[in-house]
Amino acid sequence: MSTDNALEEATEVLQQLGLKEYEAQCFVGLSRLSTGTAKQLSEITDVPRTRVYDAVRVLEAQGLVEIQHSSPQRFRAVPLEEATETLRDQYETRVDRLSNALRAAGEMEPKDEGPVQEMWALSGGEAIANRANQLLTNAAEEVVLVLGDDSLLTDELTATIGGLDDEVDVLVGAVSESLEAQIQASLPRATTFVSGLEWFRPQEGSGDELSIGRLLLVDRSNILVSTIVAGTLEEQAIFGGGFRNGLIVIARRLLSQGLFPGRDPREE
Amino acid sequence: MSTDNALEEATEVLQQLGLKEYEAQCFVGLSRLSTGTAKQLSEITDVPRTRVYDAVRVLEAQGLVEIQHSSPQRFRAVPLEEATETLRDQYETRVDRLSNALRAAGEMEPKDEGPVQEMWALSGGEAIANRANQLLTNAAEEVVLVLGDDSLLTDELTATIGGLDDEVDVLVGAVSESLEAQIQASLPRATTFVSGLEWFRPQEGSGDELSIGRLLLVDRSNILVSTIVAGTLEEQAIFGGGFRNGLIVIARRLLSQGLFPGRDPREE
DNA sequence: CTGGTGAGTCACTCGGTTAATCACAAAATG
DNA sequence: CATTTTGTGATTAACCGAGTGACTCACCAG
Repeated sequence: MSTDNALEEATEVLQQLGLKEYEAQCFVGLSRLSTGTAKQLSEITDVPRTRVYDAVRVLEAQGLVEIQHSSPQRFRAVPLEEATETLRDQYETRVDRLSNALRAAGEMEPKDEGPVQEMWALSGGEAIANRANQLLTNAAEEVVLVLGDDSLLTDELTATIGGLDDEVDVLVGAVSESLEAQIQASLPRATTFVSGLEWFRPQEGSGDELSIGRLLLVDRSNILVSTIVAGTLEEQAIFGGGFRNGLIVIARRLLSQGLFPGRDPREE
Repeated sequence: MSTDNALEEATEVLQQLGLKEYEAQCFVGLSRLSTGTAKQLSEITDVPRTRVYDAVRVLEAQGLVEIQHSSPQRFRAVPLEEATETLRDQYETRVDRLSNALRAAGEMEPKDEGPVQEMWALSGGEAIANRANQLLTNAAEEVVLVLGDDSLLTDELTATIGGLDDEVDVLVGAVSESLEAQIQASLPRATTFVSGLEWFRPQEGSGDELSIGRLLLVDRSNILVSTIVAGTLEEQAIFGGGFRNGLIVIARRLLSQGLFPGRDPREE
């Protein structure tokens, strides 16, 4: 990565972490300057000199920058580890406050649902991983998991599966033999196989190139399927529960026919 | 705390975590609703019904909300633990990216300073605690620390001091005897005392009521002093190094005269 | 077939915030 | 003392989010 790109990325990330553009640029500038004046900063960052002062003041108030009150003023960025630690503390504080506030708010009338079949959508790799994880921990009898990509075999995943009750059957499939080998190595308790199904590969011709990320079936009643668009890391998932859910029925059929003929799912 | 206040706080914190007002309100609303439609949401949150859709879509993209594509659409908030976990992952990812980008950017010419005496300013409890911590870990001979408030005696602080080399003399003072007792209990290696100095107490008459938070002197060459404004938790600190620094000279005099007459700092 | 209702999308206005520039006073420099 | 540098404040322009209303579509009742 070129230095320029690195600088851009740094300011961008800082903005995502809550800083304004000027503030982000000033922090990045100071991070590579050890110490600097408003003038120097405005030269290496395209922040107008007269605006440096405000930006730095805000940064100081957040504990990210130190100010030497001399003339001219000199500024210095807090060391990176200290800065990230400070930001982390901030995050933890906020999440705590959020938890407490939401707990204090309490629920409203559940407005209970009929036991209809429900399907839900969810986006983002981390969120999907978390959800998959949670479904796994609730497994009581059987887990069927098919992974479409090496990167989805995370430590967290193996830990969760490894920690399941011995009663639970674990079947893990992969799209390639190399991936199957990896899985076998990190999950000795699991029965592994190579998926014979074709639709884990990107569909030909169909405009956007989608491939299956994960397919998870827990206790034959909860399912999660995620897709990944070809180039990016964007992951989208749908999931749902209930025996009468159409997708689950389909999934069961697929699994029983295409994957391991010996193991028929219970008939409905 | 009243339910209303809790709701307000929750949306406020969520905004600090990067959500827009509508998004925050929708998430809070969904958190107490188990499941809800756009209409229900707009009734319990004051988000216009027609804007609920956008807000929820954004939330879904961030992995905080699940969408059921039916008619009418139903929304559901991800469980709190999952949500905070997702947010934490997001934070970690960003900090990583930031670290890498800054590392890749590298330093510029150090533009080295003369060995002048420098004083720096820094705000915010966490940032100051981190800085104090870092000063402490660099201690080679002597640490003098005076605490003006119970809340400043954190586990992190005791851990850091506890982990110092045995060579390092540790002297810790407190403004009250009860605090001294606490310190003695958690820091057996330290020599403790009750500060005889008056100015740790808020100054009478002087407009804003300031009190001293911490006073830290490391190896007689680095000093950090923080103040806390009366009611709030706002903490501000100045710190600096160098033997010739005026503040350090004053601090040494104060310490040698007011605190422990037997221990004179080395003459300058 | 028609009028009515609720769901969902889209286009637009208004107001506050932020980026950007300029004018000016205070301080430093030589 | 003259000139540059430093810092503050006011002002303008661009942008984004909050808030509102028009419109389409599907469904339902008459």
